[in-house]
Amino acid sequence: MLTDADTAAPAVTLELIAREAGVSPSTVSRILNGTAKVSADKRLAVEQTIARFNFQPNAMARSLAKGQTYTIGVLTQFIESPFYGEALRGIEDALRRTPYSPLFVSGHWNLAEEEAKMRLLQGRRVDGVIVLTGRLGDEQLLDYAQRLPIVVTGRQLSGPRLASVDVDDFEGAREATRHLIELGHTRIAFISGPADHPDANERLRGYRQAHADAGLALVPELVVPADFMETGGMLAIGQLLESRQNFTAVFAANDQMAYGARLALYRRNLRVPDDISLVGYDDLPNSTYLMPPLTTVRQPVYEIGRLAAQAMLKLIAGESAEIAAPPLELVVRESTRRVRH
Amino acid sequence: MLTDADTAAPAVTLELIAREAGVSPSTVSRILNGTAKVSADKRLAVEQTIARFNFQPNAMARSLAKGQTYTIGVLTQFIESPFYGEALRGIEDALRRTPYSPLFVSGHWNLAEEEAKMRLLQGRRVDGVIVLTGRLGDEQLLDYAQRLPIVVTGRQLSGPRLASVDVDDFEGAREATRHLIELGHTRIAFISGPADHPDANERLRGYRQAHADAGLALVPELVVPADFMETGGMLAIGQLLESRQNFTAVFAANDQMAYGARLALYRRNLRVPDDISLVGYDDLPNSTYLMPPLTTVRQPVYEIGRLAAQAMLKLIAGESAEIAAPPLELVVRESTRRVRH
DNA sequence: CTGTTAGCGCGTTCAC
DNA sequence: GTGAACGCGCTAACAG
Repeated sequence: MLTDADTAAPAVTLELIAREAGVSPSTVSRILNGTAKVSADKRLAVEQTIARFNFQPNAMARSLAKGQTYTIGVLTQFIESPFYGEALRGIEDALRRTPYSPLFVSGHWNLAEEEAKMRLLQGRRVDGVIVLTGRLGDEQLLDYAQRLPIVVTGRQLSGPRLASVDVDDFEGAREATRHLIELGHTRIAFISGPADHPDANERLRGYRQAHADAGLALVPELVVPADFMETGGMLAIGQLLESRQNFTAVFAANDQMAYGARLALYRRNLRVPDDISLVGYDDLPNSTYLMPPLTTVRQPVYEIGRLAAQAMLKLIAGESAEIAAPPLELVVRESTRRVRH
Repeated sequence: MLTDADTAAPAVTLELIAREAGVSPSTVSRILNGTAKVSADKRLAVEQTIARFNFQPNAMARSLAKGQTYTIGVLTQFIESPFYGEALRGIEDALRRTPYSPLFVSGHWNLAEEEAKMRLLQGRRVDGVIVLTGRLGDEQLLDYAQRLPIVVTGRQLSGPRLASVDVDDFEGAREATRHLIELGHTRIAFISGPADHPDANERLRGYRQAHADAGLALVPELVVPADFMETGGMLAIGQLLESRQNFTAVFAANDQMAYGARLALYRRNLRVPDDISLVGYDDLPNSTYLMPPLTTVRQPVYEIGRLAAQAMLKLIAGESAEIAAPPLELVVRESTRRVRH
């Protein structure tokens, strides 16, 4: 049986460093944390042996002792999501040059899984958690906030140790629809998101409101439900066409569905924007490169991530935090044009 | 002096649970870990009070005591990357239902930053780290592997506590180029990646080899360097057109550049595939929805992530691990066609 | 300025 | 089966 004796790497610890440098552990700790003044010579000796052993303090032990982990949990929905990915980047950027680092976990739009992940984060004693939308209830969030700072996106909620950022999807969808109406479109199809998704409903409301604003009648058959995915967008176009309702424009409740719709239209030999104008929602990085470049509503996701992280830092510091909702913006590119008569 | 008495949330710990349940801390621990048999009644009492207090053991303390953190560091390049995102998903999936969870950090293709992140992971005492390509040197990796298990992608390397997965980019690029040649193309432009990127060079080699295989002359002006980004692809098309060299096909060293190239071609009124055939590399999720759907070389990134995580689990268990490179696959869609005479 | 002492919340011997 | 005692590596409070 092989023993560890051969490779006997005697776990380089703070105590080892102290011994080697001829000082006490406290002194090493003080140097590491800048907690107190230390004479130049001892500091030098310590720093040298730290370098010599390539010592890196054990974050677990430090956390245990300090009651703080310097990690911020981030509950996203899909780690590979092009949409939330931008928010993660914003969070990373905001945390750079702070002692905190993010711990990303995915909830997959599944309540049970989100709860499990919150439990995991709780076990890891994160100093706070940023919840990127998802299905956790308001009361649950309020409850979590009793024990640690929470920042949540995609809804409005506030309280002690709780901040939120939300964008006005109703207004965004209304503006996108208005854009189409101003171009002369009167029969505008809407590809909707899942009915149990909060954002989806707000966008549908905006679509309807824009019609009301313009005194335009709503055609129920022109509103088709889908799932926020590309394939859903494809299917929706098929359904729309089969309904034999005329329409000159399509507003998809998110860009991914717009991508699918775009392809389905192409398959039916319908040109965009010559035959059909197409509008998306989100402005994913790829939308600039769609053919033609997609007109869409830009969600400032990166900015939201950044603001959420900054707010979290304030909450952790014991301050209160309000986050001003960054504005949505209609980005008019080339997938929309004036309706042909 | 004011005490915490008012808000006195007396930190629910294992000891608290033990006291409330009328047993010793050891017993609670045993139940938590299934370390030993415990009488049914005590077990019940403990489980109830755990539920009552919603107790979640402190992972830091546990790690300290056990010398294991049950977390696997994952060094990716950009957390928001659509390419590596698939690998992250594969890792998540492979780790589900194991006691391990991933800790994602980004290196941004920057050696210094990757080193800093490795240091961070070391401080967090992760049980192993999966390195998704990046710029760390082979010797560095071998060195890290002296202290903890390492799995690295994008290169071939092995040793104790070290495993790697790599795909054969040379072969992939060769096959893609051959596909074009078989369609009758003889003047094929190549949009290359950064010269200091290992994958980029392999793909260039494959492009060249395919020409040699077919006895086709290489036209130096037809190879233009870019940066693996969409804008690089756009710029490259501009440069190609200005060179006044004829070409009937474009092979972009990755899909992102193919997207940019697609748009640039559209701007110049060049049709794909009627005027120009276009091939990418990677098969990003979006490539199915490009107009027209992009012919590309599918990289099994999700699978790579999964295999990497599984290998890591074996390494942690003290076993050795070999990872069979999953095969690349040319996905022929609609952006390529037989050359017109 | 610096060393000593006492935990932080767990897992783990070792006795009972 | 079960409890008491010790230690994981570090920070903090207390003396000097």
